[in-house]
Amino acid sequence: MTQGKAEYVKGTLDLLILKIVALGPNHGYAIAQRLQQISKDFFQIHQGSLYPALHRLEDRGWLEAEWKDTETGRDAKFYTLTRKGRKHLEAELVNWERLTEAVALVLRTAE
Amino acid sequence: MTQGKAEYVKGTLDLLILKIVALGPNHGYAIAQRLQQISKDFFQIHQGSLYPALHRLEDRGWLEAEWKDTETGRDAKFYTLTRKGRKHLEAELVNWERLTEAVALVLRTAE
DNA sequence: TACGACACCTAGCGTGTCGACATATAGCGC
DNA sequence: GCGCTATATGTCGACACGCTAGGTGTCGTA
Repeated sequence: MTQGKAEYVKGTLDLLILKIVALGPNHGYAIAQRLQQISKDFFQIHQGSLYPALHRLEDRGWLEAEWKDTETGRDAKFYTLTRKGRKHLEAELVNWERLTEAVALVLRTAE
Repeated sequence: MTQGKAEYVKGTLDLLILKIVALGPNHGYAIAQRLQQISKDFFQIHQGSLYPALHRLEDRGWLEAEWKDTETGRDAKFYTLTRKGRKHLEAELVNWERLTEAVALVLRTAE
């Protein structure tokens, strides 16, 4: 049944991560926190989804990683959006908009 | 890369099918056509997605199937929304709304 | 010293979508 | 009658994604 819990991401995870990183370089753990916070707890990204997604995005050349220290003095892998990643984000934004419009068209249909 | 072509349904297929059937009993082939037409060609449901989806929805008790003749005199399996299916559709509508709102929250974030 | 929060990671599983293929009938032009 | 297109249903294998469940290690605090 796709889940078993409550939160689904339905293929929007890449888009969301790219958007968060576009706000400024950040590390995985913090990205998940921001996502949860901004979405008012709707998105609760599990680590088993988060890290594979980040590696995926890096493999595709949309993110770049660099080890740095956090404010709290721990090692963390900071991700930055590449030029390619920014272009892809823009394309994904358009795609998402088109998708939601198309769905809205169907859902608004009465008869 | 999620696709390779152009159209993705991102887990909205069940919702869309249920909605179309809610407009009136219909058979698979026609459901796909209506979906394509209403969405102005955005959704082009492949047969390899359509029929498994219909069987899934039937298995879960959200749709009921019955063989009938179409207007053009061919045999076709007409699907009807069950009471359970209608409840599920309503729940899915709320879920979709919540999801899009949450995504919108993230995407609107500037800073 | 024990615990929770921080921060990273992987393996295995379920499931949904797609592409390709298979089947069959109705209606049309030739 | 023959071939073609549209209608109509279906299966199968590959693949990508997200989830569960496990693992490592550090820091701060009670």
